Amino acid sequence: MNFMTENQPKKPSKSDRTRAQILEAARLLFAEHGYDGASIRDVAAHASIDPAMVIRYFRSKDELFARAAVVDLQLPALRVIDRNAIGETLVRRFLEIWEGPASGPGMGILLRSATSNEFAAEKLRDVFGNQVRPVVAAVSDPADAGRRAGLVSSQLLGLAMCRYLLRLPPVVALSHDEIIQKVGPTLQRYAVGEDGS
Amino acid sequence: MNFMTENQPKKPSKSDRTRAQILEAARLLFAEHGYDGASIRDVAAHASIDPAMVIRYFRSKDELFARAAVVDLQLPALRVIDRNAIGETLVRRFLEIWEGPASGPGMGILLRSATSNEFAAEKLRDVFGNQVRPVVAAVSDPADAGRRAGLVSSQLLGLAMCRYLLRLPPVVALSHDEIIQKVGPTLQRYAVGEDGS
DNA sequence: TCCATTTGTCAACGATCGTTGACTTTCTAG
DNA sequence: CTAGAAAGTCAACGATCGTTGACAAATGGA
Repeated sequence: MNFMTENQPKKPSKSDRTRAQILEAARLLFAEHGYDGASIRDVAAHASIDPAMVIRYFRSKDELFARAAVVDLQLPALRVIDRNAIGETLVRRFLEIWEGPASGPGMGILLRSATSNEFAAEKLRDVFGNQVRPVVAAVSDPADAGRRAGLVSSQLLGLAMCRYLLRLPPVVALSHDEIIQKVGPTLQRYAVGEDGS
Repeated sequence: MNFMTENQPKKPSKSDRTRAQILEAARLLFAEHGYDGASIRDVAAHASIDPAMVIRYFRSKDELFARAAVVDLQLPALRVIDRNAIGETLVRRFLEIWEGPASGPGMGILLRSATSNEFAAEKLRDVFGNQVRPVVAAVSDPADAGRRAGLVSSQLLGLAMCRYLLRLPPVVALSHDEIIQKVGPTLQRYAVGEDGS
């Protein structure tokens, strides 16, 4: 066993690039065609290598998917935000995540497969519980942060579905400003709106 | 060829029941596991029948899915509704469709497979264009009915995803009253709210 | 240079899938 | 009652899939 290959910054060894190529191809194809729709052979072809290598580097398709479906929304930065602008802030971050220059297919991977793959569904619920919920809890009564975060997620997830996966024409056509202007207030009300109405 | 087997009310012939059993099993399994996840053999087993019969009655899996994925939201009845209550009315109808006593798995079938099956996606876009959009167009300026209906769909579709497919605990826990109270105003604003804000 | 580890290639396995065709059983009209 | 159509059974096909193991090439330290 090699005790030094893990997390050690001094190994840009030959194989690491292949490994990265596989993972990149996997993320792309999983995001585009879902878990079932993207075969290991497809991933291998996209990475210009042999299918057997995919299994060699990642032990199985499940494990490859687990490695590919890592999502970091980078939401903690929003904790210090004005609670009066939390709605707009969330939509802007949403657009950044899905369309920003540094955006990966991370969320697409999960959302594309979550409807028919229990692992992806569980992972998506994790993202909700560990990343979205805390942000909402920080700007409202933590007691019903779950309910509020759930409503926020329903709107954002639905928007992502319609715009990026289902590609509903009128939703695709919406400009960033329109989305911020229309959806922002909704999230604002869900996140910090009065309880009684 | 038999010219009288179509739409003629006088034929509860032996085979029609089997046909119905197959289709019922198919609707159930497609709704639960998606297009890829539900095999013809599964459907046959659920209908206590031979897999070959499924192909005999419906010509292929695609055709079976097409027959199973028929959705009628029965929304035209809402056309005469008060535009001040369109939001609440839509949420109530939404809950009726998904949880009502006479609710079938229709929408679940489409939504479950729409992320990784282009036919299901197209069918879902059809439901939007031919069933949701006209209702919104009837209560607002038809010129931007598409945009408004798109926003309405994003919220309702996201709610369905979180509550029925992803089963996000806090969203599952929401009572009907809470949903009506929280989501109703959102739809109201999307459907007939002022343009400028 | 030589050898051991790494990296890549190739063919095949067992399983599952949608689909087909030949066959037998059941039902029904004349 | 009997012939023919309808309904159902059975085994197999070709294709695709995830996965494996045996083998060849490349690499890098001694």
